[in-house]
Parts: sequence; structure tokens; C-alpha cells
Amino acid sequence: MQLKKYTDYGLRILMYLASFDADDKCAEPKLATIREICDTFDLSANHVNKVVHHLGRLQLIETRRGKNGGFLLAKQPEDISLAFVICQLEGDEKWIECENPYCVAMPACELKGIVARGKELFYDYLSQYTLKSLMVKAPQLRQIFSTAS
Amino acid sequence: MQLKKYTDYGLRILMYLASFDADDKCAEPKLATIREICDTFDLSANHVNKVVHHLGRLQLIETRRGKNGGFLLAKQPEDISLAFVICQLEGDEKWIECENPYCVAMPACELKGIVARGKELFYDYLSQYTLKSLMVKAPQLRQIFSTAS
DNA sequence: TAATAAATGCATTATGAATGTATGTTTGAG
DNA sequence: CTCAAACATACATTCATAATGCATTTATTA
Repeated sequence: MQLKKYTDYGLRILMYLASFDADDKCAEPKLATIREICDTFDLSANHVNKVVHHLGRLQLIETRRGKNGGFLLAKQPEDISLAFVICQLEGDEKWIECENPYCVAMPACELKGIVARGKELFYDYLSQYTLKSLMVKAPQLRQIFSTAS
Repeated sequence: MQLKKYTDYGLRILMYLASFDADDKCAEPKLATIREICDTFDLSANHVNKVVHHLGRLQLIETRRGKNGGFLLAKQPEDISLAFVICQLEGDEKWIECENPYCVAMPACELKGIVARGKELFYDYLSQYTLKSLMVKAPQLRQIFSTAS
């Protein structure tokens, strides 16, 4: 029971983007590239590729192809809910499986409801937080990201 | 992100035991066997084997070897916390991995704390419930278990 | 038009859960 | 005392799927 790296990578990408989002509100914010993310976090280009694409489809980032392309946040950090990001990237399957294969206890089983409610509480809690909540130490993150590679 | 079948099986085994626990409080309660569980739920004997053993080590059930052996609840259903069972069977690893491989953002990352707290809330919620909470429809369960196989 | 960057599809690897097989150990019945 | 029934234990194997890798396509812009 653990979040997928896929989801984790998505969150890191968003944090990375948010970290230099704050730099200068006037100027067109800098674009990040997949290569840059991979260098910074030491990740597989391919996996990041897919996550970036997914974040794009979710309209959380804007992606730009071609020379000088890359991607940037499509929303303000405070408008990007952690619950949404995690739920979407992780997929929101049930945490316990009663059918497929079918469990005979199904018709009289209280467990599925309890676990489902627990899952809801987890996401309800996450929905209190946004990408901005992850940027409390933005300067330190900026520093880390700029020196890492 | 899903509970393991291993955990699921553990809960089913406990429900099965609890279902005929209530039958007759005076008589020595009936012992269940691994074969019986497998027949009822249509599960692999080996996996069940391991879960039963694990439940025994956790002192949630008492196991008896040899002829006429089997296992039975070692505690009252109301004293068996779902949070405990699930946490123990599932293993209580972190839901997000920051080290191994190490993430550069670690020192300044707020995410790990948020996810960890969310996990806590999930288990806090589960700790409101016990095996007895799963036996609301005990008669129906008894009927299902007695006819299934 | 060439270089750069994301988009896409498919193949491969790695990991861990889920099974399978075999054997040991304990216990009770006859 | 012996046999059969039941859990205990160890190891091997299969399976699912996440995680990668590779190759090509498409879009953009200098």
C-alpha cells in the first residue's frame, strides 16, 4: 500500500514548476523541460515524459512542443488541489476488491463500506492542501533545484 | 493503491470465525480449518495458510495442530480492532517514499508529512471499528458460509 | 530547414504479490 | 504405536503491473 512513483513524480514536477513560478510575477515564467526534471531528480526520461503528458491532459500544466518548448503551470499553485492530483494520477480504484473475483460474503459484508469511507477521509484531508501548501519552503526548494542536476 | 489480498483474506478469515462464534456461548466454539476457509471463499490453500499463521502470531486466533485441529478466535470480536488487523497484515510502510532512492527535495518537502498524516487519519478512522462491527449481519453471514463451499 | 521538445506506441525489465510444491512437526484417534 | 489430519516452514514459480527503454512522429521556432 503505497503511492505509485508515477504519482510521486507528478507531484515533484509540479513542485519544481511552482518553485520558480514565484520568481518574478511580471515576466513570462520560465519553461521547464523533461530533460531538466530528469537531471534534477535523477529520474527516467520516459516515465517523466508520460507523467508530464498526463498533467497536460489534466490541464494542470501547459505543454509546448518544439524548439524552446517545455511546460509550465497552467494554474496558480493555490488552485491545484493535492487530492485532485493524487487521485487522478493514482487512479481512484476501490481500496478493497469484493468482486472479480467475487467474495461470497459480499451481500452481508460491512467491510467495503468502512474501507471506502476511510479512503474518502484520506482524500478529504488531502483536499485541504494545494500545491501552494508544498511551497512553504520555496526559497530552499529553489536553491536545491538550482544546484542539483 | 489497494489493500493486498493477503490482508483481505485475513479479514475474511476473522469474519468467518466470528460468524459461528456467536452460535453458542457455552459450548467450546467450533474450530475452522484452512481447507474449510478455502472451500468457502474459493481461495488458494497456501496463501490462506500463511495468513492463518500470521493471525496466530498476532494472537488474534489460536491455532491447534494435529487431528481435529484448526483455529478459533483468541479474543472477543469487539476486542479485535480493524486498524490493528489491517495495519499488521498490510505492513505499515510509508505511503510515499522519499529516500531509497533519495529525492533531492527531501529537506524542504512538505508532502511527506501531509501524506503521513492522511495515512494516520485513515487508520484512526479504522480504529473506531472492530471485528464485531463487521458482524452486523451475522445471521446472513452464517447462512452464506454454511451453504457456500 | 534543421534542431529541439513533447506526443505516442510498443517492447522490455523489475518488483512484489500471489500461488504452487514439498516437507516437517504436532496432535489425537484407533 | 502408528497413522492420518492439521498447522508450520521453506523454497520455487507464476503472474500482474509498475517502471523503464527504445523508436518514431509531430509540432514549433530560430
